[in-house]
Amino acid sequence: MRVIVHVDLDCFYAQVEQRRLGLDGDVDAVAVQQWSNLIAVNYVARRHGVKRGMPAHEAQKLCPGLRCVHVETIGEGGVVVEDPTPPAPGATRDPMVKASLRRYRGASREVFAALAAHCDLVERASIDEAFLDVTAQSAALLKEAQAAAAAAGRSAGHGDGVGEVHSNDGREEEGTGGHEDGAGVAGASGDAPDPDGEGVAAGQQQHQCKPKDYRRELDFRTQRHSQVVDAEHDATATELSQSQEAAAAAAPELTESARLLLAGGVVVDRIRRAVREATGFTVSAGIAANRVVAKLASARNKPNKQTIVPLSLQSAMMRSIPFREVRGFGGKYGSALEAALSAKDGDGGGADVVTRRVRNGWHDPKAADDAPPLTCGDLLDVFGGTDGTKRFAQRCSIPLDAATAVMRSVAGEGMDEVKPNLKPKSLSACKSAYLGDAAMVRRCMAVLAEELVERMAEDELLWRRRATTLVVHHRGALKKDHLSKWKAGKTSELTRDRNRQCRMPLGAEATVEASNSQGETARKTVRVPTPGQIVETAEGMLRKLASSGGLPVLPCTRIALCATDLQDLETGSASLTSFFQAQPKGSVNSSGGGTSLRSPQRKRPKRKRGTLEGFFGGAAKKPAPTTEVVGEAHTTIEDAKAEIPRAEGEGQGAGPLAGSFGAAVTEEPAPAPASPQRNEMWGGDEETDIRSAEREGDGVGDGHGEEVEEGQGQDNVIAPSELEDKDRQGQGVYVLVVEDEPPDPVVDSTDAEVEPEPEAAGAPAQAPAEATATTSLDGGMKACPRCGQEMPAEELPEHEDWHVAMDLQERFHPGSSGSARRAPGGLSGIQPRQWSKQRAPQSKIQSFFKR
DNA sequence: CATTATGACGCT
DNA sequence: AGCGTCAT
Repeated sequence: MRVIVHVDLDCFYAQVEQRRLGLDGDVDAVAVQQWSNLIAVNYVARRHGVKRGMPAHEAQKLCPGLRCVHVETIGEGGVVVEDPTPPAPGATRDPMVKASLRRYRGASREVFAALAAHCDLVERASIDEAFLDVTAQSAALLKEAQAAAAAAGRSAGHGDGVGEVHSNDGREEEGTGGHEDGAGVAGASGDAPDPDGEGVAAGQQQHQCKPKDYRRELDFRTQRHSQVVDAEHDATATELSQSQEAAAAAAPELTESARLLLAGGVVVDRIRRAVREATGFTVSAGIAANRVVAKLASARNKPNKQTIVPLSLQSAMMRSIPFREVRGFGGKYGSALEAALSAKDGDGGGADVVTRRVRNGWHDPKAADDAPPLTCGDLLDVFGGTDGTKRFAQRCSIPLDAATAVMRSVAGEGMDEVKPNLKPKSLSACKSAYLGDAAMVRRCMAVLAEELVERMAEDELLWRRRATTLVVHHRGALKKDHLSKWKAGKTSELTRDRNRQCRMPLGAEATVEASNSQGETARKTVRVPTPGQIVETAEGMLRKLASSGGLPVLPCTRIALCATDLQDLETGSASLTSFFQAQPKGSVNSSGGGTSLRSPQRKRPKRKRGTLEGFFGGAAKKPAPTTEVVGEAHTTIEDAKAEIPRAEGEGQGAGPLAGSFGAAVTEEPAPAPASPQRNEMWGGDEETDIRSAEREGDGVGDGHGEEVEEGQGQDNVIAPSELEDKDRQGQGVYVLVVEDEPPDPVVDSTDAEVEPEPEAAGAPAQAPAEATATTSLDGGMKACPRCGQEMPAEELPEHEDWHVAMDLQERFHPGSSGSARRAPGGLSGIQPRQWSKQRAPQSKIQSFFKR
């Protein structure tokens, strides 16, 4: 048997805001809002009836003291507002301003770093959920505890109390009332103050606990520790709640699996404390033999509690669970099955289910509201047995294997393993808004693209991988004059979601900065597309959509840009890689810093953000001491533009898009003006739209359209092989710049003579000139700017990687090497200055590309 | 612009 | 490759 844990952060976004704003989650009612609705509600607010999805002003009425915090927003030109004033109720929202969950992603990383530091097998399930497999640790702990108990038994004899822990005292005390479920017990004592540090001590000293103290221990545990779920088994539950080593080891009448799970409870308790200590966030957890049950268990007692489901109670718990609450059945599929089962016609099975439900007080299928829900137990009773699954399949008209899967699910038999993974599998930026013309679409996409690019850079820094596919999602809309129809509930083809994907455009190098708690700063270059390229490419996809779908692209209500197919870069210089990926105990997998790519000290409510602006454009400004991002982006932006292939019927010069983006990025104030023709091209809804234009028009058409896969289009995209190639170059790619130090002096001697590099296309042309020059001066040995150590120049980059790793580790795990307390913030702004070194450009490909 | 923003997956 | 579903 395995010990599987589902970890679930309590009202995560709300906790993040509480921490940031210094609010007390036990006292203050806090909610997080996105536009007019709440997307997270803390438990104080929930007590007042405030719920997720509720309009903020409605919530205010229910809970006058409610503090609603709006999520960050990002607008055109990289304008970030960290604490936006929520829109007035009913106000029209700016279609060029998107909500960003960045802050929570950063906080999430902190949590996962803490989890990973204590468990090898962590699977990210979502921004605030994870599955852990703690079998090994549990077994080890149990063994250890058993040995200790045995030793204690021999020496201390009976006075130890270990033997009494599992006596029946607790059973009698707890078994009386016939609680609804474990949560009831928890609730009863839920008001007890949090036993903090001493609580830990009390818990650890379990073996000293005499029966007298039993209740106190239990109370403590119901507050923070294990609860087992089923009321009928409360007696057992009480025993099991002795989730301490001694109890686990000493309870001879418990099965081995139960002891193992109890030990798992101890492990998880420690992990939860570690998370709390590292991040300040509380988490709830479910501990069981598989993920289905663990998931259900974690939801059972919240917040800040954990729930163990021993095998002996598993089936009882599953039986009591409403079918629709089982993962995967909450949607249409679940209701379809339910409906099929509830219909009285047809043969026996369904009728049996109906009968059962009626017996439970369910009468009218129409008035299903107050009816007791169909439980997993109902299903198991009727279809669980041999041959039952077959009837179930027939009854619901689903394949037998589907029916089998359903039955397994409701029986709580999911045996999927925990697949270790801390990384998200895709990055996306989206915005829902009514976009009536092409200019608006373009501007909106530029905002999305900027965010996406920043996140891609961040992702490469953290995980050393690059997205190779760009997906553009689009949701159509009815024209405004058809609004009434829409309101009338008319569904329309026009509102469908559609997507197109293509290779991710290859970008230019950019420098990402990380600073440690000493205020030292290190930077690394990554290669990401320019926002301009993304927008350009995405527009191509929309055109493809227009020409293939038979539906207009305009107007639309939603655009999403998604970076997928994240390819690992080869492990070139090992140090950073190992820092981020392989984990020595106690170190981190990811950097925390809720602020990821941004400067931590940015507190002002409104300002232009450094990132992309600094990234791609803007004249060199005076860099603020630590983080202010500046740059001579000119070379960069020029190069970036140059990289944009001249496809596109766009006449000469940069197309409207390139122009627009260039403008936004450089000094020009206003985003590009709309392009009227383009507007009509997409209009689609009027007769001749883009489709004809695209097809018949110039053969060139859209460089990113269907043709993108052949011919020159390809030179503009990242190929996995190129990734490896590049990365193998190691030093050539990554450069560390420690702030206040001269530009990285490293020169790769191979640079000049190396084979023509296939991916050279995107490299800025001149920027590195001076840097290279200075560096090339001194030949063989270099001194590390950080520690002064001398070494061959080629080794310096890796050596500095090591420094970065140490900085980051110190930053996020101050205990491990230094002293400072965890510093907020994380990786900060993207720095345009100081291009490390240029790749030797010129390859056949590039020349071909330049044409 | 009517859960919003983000994800993951399974079925073609 | 594109769509639909599910979840939070």
